[in-house]
Amino acid sequence: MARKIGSSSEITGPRIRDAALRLFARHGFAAVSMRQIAAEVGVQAGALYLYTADKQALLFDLMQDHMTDLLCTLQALPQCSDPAAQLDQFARFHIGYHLDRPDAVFIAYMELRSLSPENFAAIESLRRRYETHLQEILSEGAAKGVFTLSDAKMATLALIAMLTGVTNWYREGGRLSRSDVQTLYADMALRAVSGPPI
Amino acid sequence: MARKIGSSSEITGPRIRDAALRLFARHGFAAVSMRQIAAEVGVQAGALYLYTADKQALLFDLMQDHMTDLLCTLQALPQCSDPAAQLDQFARFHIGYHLDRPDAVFIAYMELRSLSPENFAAIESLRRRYETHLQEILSEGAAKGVFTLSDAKMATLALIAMLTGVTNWYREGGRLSRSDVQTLYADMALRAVSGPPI
DNA sequence: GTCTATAAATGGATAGAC
DNA sequence: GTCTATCCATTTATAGAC
Repeated sequence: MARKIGSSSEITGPRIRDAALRLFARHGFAAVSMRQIAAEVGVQAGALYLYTADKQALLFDLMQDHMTDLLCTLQALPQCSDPAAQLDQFARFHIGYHLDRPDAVFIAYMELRSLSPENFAAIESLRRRYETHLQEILSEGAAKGVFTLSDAKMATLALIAMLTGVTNWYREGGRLSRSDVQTLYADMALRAVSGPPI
Repeated sequence: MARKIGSSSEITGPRIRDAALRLFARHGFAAVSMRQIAAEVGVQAGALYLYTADKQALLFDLMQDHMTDLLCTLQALPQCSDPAAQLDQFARFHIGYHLDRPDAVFIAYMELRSLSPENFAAIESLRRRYETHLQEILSEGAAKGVFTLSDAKMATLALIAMLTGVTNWYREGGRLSRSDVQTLYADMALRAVSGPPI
């Protein structure tokens, strides 16, 4: 591949995405201007349009890449057959992954309403695939008598909301280590779907 | 009180707040213009400034009134001494209250970042008082040996995140009744903090 | 109390020089 | 590939007529 003298195009693209991710997470998509993103990268606003069709495409690409990576990473986890171990693994994975990417996660949950209808449908589809993964763990566990569920779909959404909530308060270097938090949340999740029937 | 002929000022104020609440919840604070709010009410943009100092004050008032009402309603609940019954009551209250006011709740959680620093501090203070209420239920229950907690603060935030998550999916007239959902979530919450130590 | 009109600033996006 | 300059639409907020 030919060397491009005096060009930083191979690095400007990612830097734009990084800046947009951080600014969208901090202030919200609608509150961030293209000029702000450009200033953060150190280029002029016009230069952004060499890397993205428009502001909406920039948001969509960030969200789509996040969801795709989330699903790929999830599916690369080692398989196990014990439902309780599967739930424990999922809970630890979900928390670890989310704590590693607070900005991407925040945007994926907060900016769904900023997407165009077509883009929203695409992201929703990916999100549903992720939820289905947990729902299958819960349903299989219930079928085996390991879990106590009245409604697998509802329990899925309740657990994901609980696990995702960790991003609202966890700060590196705080009172609890990441591993502590993973253990405690995984334990609460397991308990929430265990025990005697209602 | 003197009758004001040809005036609808006593109803326009609330209508502005209602419209702002709905629009902010649907599209986000930054994405909604004063003109949109005015159009929804059926007045011109300039007329809004008879009822609010600016857009920021409109958001703050909505959030402050929501949090104040939430706290007042919570504190008006009948007292009981059994920790499990207290947690059950809190869970049912939280879900019922939140399902009754989806827009206000959504804004209170999503638009914290849209507040000025001073306004943010005020709302955060109210939110912390709400969380403390649940935390005290959990701590007292743990002290009495009814609950199993490694960390009361963390369990508080985990449970509130789980309970609040119901607003993301619950729709009136769906498969589950509101009472069903309250029962199932209250049960999951109770289980999550019960059982043998880790 | 509401309107029209407008000020003053900022938004997304594009054109063309370099 | 980036910059400067600019277009055009839209924003918040105010002034003054009615």
